[in-house]
Amino acid sequence: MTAKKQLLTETALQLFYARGIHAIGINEILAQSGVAKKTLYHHFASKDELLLAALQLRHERFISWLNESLQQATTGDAAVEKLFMALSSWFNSEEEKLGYFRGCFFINTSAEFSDAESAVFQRCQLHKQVVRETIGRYLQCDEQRLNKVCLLMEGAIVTAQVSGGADAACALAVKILSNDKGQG
Amino acid sequence: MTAKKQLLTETALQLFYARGIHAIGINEILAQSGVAKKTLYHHFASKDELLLAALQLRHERFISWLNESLQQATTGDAAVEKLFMALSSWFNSEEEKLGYFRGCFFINTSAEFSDAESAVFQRCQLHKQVVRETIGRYLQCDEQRLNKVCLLMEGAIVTAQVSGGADAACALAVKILSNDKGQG
DNA sequence: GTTGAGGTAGACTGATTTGTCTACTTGTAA
DNA sequence: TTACAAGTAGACAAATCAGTCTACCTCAAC
Repeated sequence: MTAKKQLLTETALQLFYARGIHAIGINEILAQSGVAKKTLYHHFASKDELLLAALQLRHERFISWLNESLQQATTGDAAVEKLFMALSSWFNSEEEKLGYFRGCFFINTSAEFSDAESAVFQRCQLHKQVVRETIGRYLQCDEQRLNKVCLLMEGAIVTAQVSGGADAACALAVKILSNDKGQG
Repeated sequence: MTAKKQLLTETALQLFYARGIHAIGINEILAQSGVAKKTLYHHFASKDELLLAALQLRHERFISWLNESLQQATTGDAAVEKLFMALSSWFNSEEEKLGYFRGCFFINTSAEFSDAESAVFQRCQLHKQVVRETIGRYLQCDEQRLNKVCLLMEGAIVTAQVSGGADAACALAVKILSNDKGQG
């Protein structure tokens, strides 16, 4: 991975996440990164390939951030607490690793690539699956409890993005999970 | 509202919802509807204005569908049950009024119009607010309970769109709300 | 120094983008 | 019949889209 390729991927991620995929042209990515067009097409076969690289970069960063946020939790309950504290911080754009909050990059991208057969959509699906597995490693609970946590997490992300009220949404999710604890 | 204007709005909604805003060009809407370009710009000042009309049409249909789905519920609990039954049916594309399920049109559109100042984004915000108020009218509960229901609804919509498992997500949401009932 | 490969620059192509223009048709009212 | 306005048609324009092309540069191996 050359420096230019990294720079292109980084710039693409920043612009795609900030303003969407179809709204960003190749030329804008090139102008901002200062790389030539031929160089981009030397490293990537198409805009979609560049997008896949950007998704991969974001995915690695997000999973890394998630692990860091949860790793000190010793009990499942503490992990839930830490998870939604971290999410709340992300929603308020206070997590340096994740940048300015603009919703979940993978949900946003799914909205633009609806075709379930497309590699881009499938990459978004895979991200959610790995996020679920990562959280599951810290929660030490059954599948149903894990599904509940993930359902509330997605709800919190979308609510924070569209309606605002990030802190309240996270606090509410924690409260729901607390009340639900030990239930069937 | 002339017939052509209605046809344009209808066609725009169909294409925008199916494939996203920036992925659909004006020309495709014109080709599919059989209307001339000048006619479009006679009725709408810009593509954004057409989009706003499409959002309005979808909003009216969605709220109407929501009222129909909930109107026979006599208790708050029954309303919750009915709500998630209806959502499940929507996710499975079995609600004729809402068409083939491709997530929430307003969440999807928000993903493409991040600028909080834009009229489009604000229209999406307003939709979520009215949906919340509409549900609140049937639930007869405090604000916190209503927020919980909405949080889980958003989670279910996104989960159904990206990860699949629509029925399970709705069933889980109902179960959570049942366990949570009467809690602080 | 020579050679060869990997990487880079930016003009160029053809398709497509949103939006404008002039000319035409249609319906209504005097 | 005449006059006028509302609505319509589709060619056209300027900008931008993704992607290609030739020419050049850099640097390591020998």
